[in-house]
Formats: sequence, structure tokens, C-alpha cells
Amino acid sequence: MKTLAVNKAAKTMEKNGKGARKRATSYDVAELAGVSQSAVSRVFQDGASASKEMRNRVMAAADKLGYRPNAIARGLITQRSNMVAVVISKMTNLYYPEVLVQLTQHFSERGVRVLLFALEREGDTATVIEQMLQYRVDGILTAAMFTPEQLRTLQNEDIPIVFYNRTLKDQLVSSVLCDQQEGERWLVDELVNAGHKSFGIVEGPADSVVSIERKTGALNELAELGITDVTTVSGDYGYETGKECFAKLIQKRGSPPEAVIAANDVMAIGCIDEAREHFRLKVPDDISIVGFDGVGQARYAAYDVTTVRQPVHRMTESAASMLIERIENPELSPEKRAFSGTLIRGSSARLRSDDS
Amino acid sequence: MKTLAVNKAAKTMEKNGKGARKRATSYDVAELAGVSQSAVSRVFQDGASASKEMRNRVMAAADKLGYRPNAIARGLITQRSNMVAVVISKMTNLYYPEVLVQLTQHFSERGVRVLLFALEREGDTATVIEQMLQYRVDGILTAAMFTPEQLRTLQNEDIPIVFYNRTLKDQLVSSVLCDQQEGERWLVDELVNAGHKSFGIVEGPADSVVSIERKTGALNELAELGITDVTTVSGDYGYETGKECFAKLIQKRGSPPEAVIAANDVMAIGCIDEAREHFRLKVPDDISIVGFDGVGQARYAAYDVTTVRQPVHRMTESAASMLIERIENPELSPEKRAFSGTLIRGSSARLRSDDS
DNA sequence: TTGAAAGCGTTACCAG
DNA sequence: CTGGTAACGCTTTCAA
Repeated sequence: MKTLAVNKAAKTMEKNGKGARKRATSYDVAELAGVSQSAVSRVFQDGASASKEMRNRVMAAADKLGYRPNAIARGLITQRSNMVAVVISKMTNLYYPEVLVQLTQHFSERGVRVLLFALEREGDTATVIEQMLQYRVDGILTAAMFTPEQLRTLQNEDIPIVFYNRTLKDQLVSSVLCDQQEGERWLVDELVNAGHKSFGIVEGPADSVVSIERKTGALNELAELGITDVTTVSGDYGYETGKECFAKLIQKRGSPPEAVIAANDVMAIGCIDEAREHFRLKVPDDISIVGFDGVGQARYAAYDVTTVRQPVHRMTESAASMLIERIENPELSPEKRAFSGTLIRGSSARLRSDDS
Repeated sequence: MKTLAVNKAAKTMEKNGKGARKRATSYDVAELAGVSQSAVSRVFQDGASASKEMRNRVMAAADKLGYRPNAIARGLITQRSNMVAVVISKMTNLYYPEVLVQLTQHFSERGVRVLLFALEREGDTATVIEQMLQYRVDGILTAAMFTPEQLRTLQNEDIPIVFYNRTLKDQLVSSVLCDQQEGERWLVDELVNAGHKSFGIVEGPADSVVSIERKTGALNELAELGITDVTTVSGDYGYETGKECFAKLIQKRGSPPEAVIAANDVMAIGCIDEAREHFRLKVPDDISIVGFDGVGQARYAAYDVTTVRQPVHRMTESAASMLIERIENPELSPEKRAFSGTLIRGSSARLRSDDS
């Protein structure tokens, strides 16, 4: 008992010292303002009832003490952390730094904080899920895939999830995505329409859902148009890999195809460089090369890649909204929103200019 | 009283229904395991004393109920949120998505979660600071600048801060940075050494500390070497701006300088494209162009930019360590760690090959 | 090693 | 509109 009293006194003494003094609480403010603690709490809430007089007194005391409501304590009692988890994996959308920034800003505007989780590989989800649950995030926005079992765990906890550019075939989950298949169809149509007859496809990593979608879209459309001369190689979305893939493609076919469809812009750029530098091919005179994404580099004059641009802003906006809606109203059923990309006719491909 | 009982019963009923049932707490686990709640708490702690028997019983009960310790509640009592704030601004290190991912991973490995704050402009710090404080983050890692007053607020709250690639002249703050001036000196030396006599400088945004450092470094070294023919224009770190700046430069001088020093790689690439495309200059035969950063695009074959690469991995690692050390030991004094970059001699500049 | 009880800083409910 | 009091789910003494 005595010890306790001494400690308390000591802490108070330190207030002006360099020791780690305690931060002001609503009790301190209440005391200084001569009101109840509940009153302080109410003044710092949105739809609370407090007289002007009360408000002023409390506010004055509050900023004299540098008081700030403790969001952690608030979360404990309200059962709402006001935090969402955003999961990205190393390989995914890193080509879009904007994605992350925009998401964070959208959430921020709506009073939601972002707890960031970055996976080395898409598989490292186990511990991340554990952490998200321990921190009681209100929702999850993920650009990485979860296993069905993990998904079940999360759904059991009634925690809303939105997938970014990923979705599960059988499972009914919310997701916002760019219509990859449609985009690839456009690209294939353009190329075939311009007379290209032999194709190389540079796909992405085997475990990338996006890559699979894109490849499938391209292959289906090619088949539909009766093109049979198609060779496929696979890379990891990186520039170096793009170069290697181009070489592999030629080695595999014996000669360059008339057109190359890369799973993303960065690999397309790798292909262009390899074509020019190592094989002395003129792009697009000797060979057409197209990508996907519409990243900044694709617009560099040296490449000017023909590609499909993802509507990143609308997608992030939509994803944030979907998640927040589901946090506020858990009964909402899952929803998939697919956005069309924008075809960009760069000079990396020989296309018909009179296209109607 | 009666109402309370009914509610509790109802909640229990819902356990298997679709309603939002409550998550298991340590009390639930304790009850099922037939032990005290404190015991459960101890089992889930690191250096706690618990018999094997106890451990097993608790664990069994815990994962039957899907129990996970509530990190929010823990934070409230331990006065440690185990979260750090990471602040980035739109323009800064977005050219390094890796920075963010690596930081997050370093923290993650040390059991620290990342609360992400993204600023639209570097100035939007006010509300962000408010939020960080409300969430009681244990520390702050920022790639954006704070005003001296904001800094004082944070220091008053005894919350450790580490600046990434930024620092304050007078203030004594912790920071990890790449030695921008040294890097620029290297570039200038290389260029002058190879005989370049007239220079254009493309600086970044006026409020970017990094840009100012780089510009200063270049100007000082040029002056030191007796070069007086120097023209400066300013952009915003973007590709388009790089192109515009190159044009402005030539307009301002009347003719192209022999070498252009851009504040970052992306603008250097813009300069190269503009030089080639619009002014029909050969790089590096007619003009040398150098950048800074060592981003991925700088290695594209079409550019192969001579630049200084920042040791991103060591910097992020160091930054995370510094912050964590200061969280664990608040008495540690501020420290600046400056890393040297790596000179990369690309073919965008005409350099002496016999350099010793 | 274990259990009881006292906080941590809020919000929520209920009288006044 | 205001104040008292009970949670929220944990960690941390302190006795046993």
C-alpha cells in the first residue's frame, strides 16, 4: 500500500522531468475542467450531447494537458478497431505503388487506419492471418491469395474480406478486379486484325491468378480466331525475365513469332529490349509486342508499349468502399466488381490504323 | 438485471447461428479448461511460469474455441501497442516500392506491426500526427518532413522518430540516409574527368529535401572544379517533367549542355527520350545524362542510365533497427546513419574507361 | 506454480 | 444535459 502511494507520487513528480511521464487521460481532463469523466468522453464523440459551456471547459482543459483520446482503449470497448488490414505480396502490385497509396488515402478519408502486411511470397499468409486476427482488424483487403481453409477461418470470425485483382472460382467472395480476359481479347483482336498469324505468349508466375487469367484470355481468343501457331514461355513479371523469355521463345520456335503477348508491361519491355538488342529485330516492323497494366514505364518513348491500362483509381476507390460498406453492414452479400481496362495503342505493335 | 441475463443467453445461443457471436476470451478458455483466467494469460506469454499439464489443458481449450489473445487489450494494459507508424508522401519514395515492403518485413520479423500513413502532399502532416498519437504507436518512421512544432509535440510525448532520407539541420533527430552529396560528387567527378565542360541540372520539387541535397552536392563540386557553365531547371521527379525540363534547359541556354545531371533516374530517362526524340541528339555521343537512385528502369537497355544506386536494403534494415532500439531503450541518443551509394557506370554518359 | 483482484482508458447504460 | 458505474479483455502484483 505504501509502495503504491510512493510510486504514484513519484510519477506525478516526474511530470516535468525527463522521465516518461504518463499521457493525460480523460480523468485528468475531467479533473482539471471540474466535470465528470463521462462528460469528457462525450465531448470527444460525434453525436454526443454536451452544452456549449461544457464543450468549452473540456476543450480548454484538454489542450492545456495535450489530451488525445486513446484509440486503443476506444477500440476495446466499442469492439471496433477502425483498422483494416491491407495485404500485399512482394510480386503482385508492386508495379503500382499508387495502389497502396490510393487505398490508404481512401480509407483515411473515411476514418479508417491501414495496418500493412507484406508477404515475401504469396504463401506466407499463415502468420499474417494470425496477426490480423489478434489486432482485431475490422476488415481485410488483400492482394494475395488465401487458402480455402484460411478463408473459412476468417469467414467464421465474421470479418469482411475484399480481394484485389483476385477471386476464387467456387467460393463466393467479394472482389474488385480488372477484366483481364477482356483486355487480352482486345489485344489479340487488334493483332490478328492487323494480320499477325504466329504468336508467342510470355506468362507470369504459375501461382499468379492474374497471369493465369490473362493467359487464358489470350489463348481462348486466339483459338476462337483460328490461330494455332502459339508458343508459351513463363517468367516472373520482372524485366530480366522478360528478356530471357523472349530468347527462350525464339529458341523454342526456331524463329521469332510475328507477335508477342506479355503478361505485363515490364516483361513486354524486356522483350522489346531483347528483340532489338540481341536479335536485331525492329519493333514493330519485324515483330509486335504487347503488354498489360499501363504502368508508367510503358509510356516511355523508347518503348511506347501497346497495352491495356487498369483503372487503378476506380479500382482502389471501389475496393475501399466495398470493404467499408461490409464493415458497416455485415449482412451485405459478397459482390464482384469487374472493371474494363483501357486499350492503349502504342507503337510497340503494328496495328491497323483505320480500325473503326 | 433480467435483461442482462437474457442478452447473455441470447448471445450464447447465437454461437452456432449466423449472428455475430462474440469471439472467445481468455475467460472462456479458462472456464473450459477449468483453470483461472490468469493462468490462460500466462500460457500465452513468453517468459511465463506454467506447468506442462496446465499448458496442455489451456492450449487444448484454446484451440477448441479458436481463441486468440486480443492485441488491443494487451496494448492497453502493457502501454505498448507494438505498432509503429510509417509515413510516406506521394512523391517521395514511391519510386521505391521496395522500401515500404522491406520496412514492413523488417518490422514484422521483430514482432512489430506497421500502421501506414500516406500523404497526398508532404504538408498534410497535421491530421496524420493526430492519428498516430491517438493510436499510441510505439514509434514513427517517416519519409516525410514534419514542422519543428510538430516535431516538438512528438518529442514531448516521448515517442521515438526515425527519418528516412531526410534530416533536420539544427534539430538533433535520428535518421538514416543515403549520402546524396557524395553521390553527386562522384557523378560530377566522372563527368568532368571525361571532359564535360557545360552542365544542365534538373532538380526535383522545391520542397524535397533530397532534391536540395543532390543539387547542392552537384553545384558545390562543379564550383570546386572550376566549372561555371551551369544551368538549372526544376521538375517534379516525374517522367513527363523530365522531358519538359530538358527542353527548357536547351531553351534557356540556347544550345544543349555537354552533360545533364537529373535529380533522379526517372527524370534522367525523360531527358534521354527528349534528347533523342525531339532534339535528335545521340546519348552519350552528343550529350551525357546521369540520374540518381538506381531504380529498376535505369537498367533498361534503352537507357542504361549512369547513376548512383541507394543501398535500399541496408537502409531499410538500419532504419527499422534504429527505431526498434529506441523503442526498447528510450534513453538512446539520436543518431544519423549515412550510407554511401554505389556508382553505376551506364552508357547514358560518356566516361573515361581507364579510370583508376 | 496457481488464483484473486486491481487496473489500463475508454464507451455505454441508467438514473437524476 | 450530466454524473456514476459497469463493462471491454487483457497483464500484473500479491498471497496462497
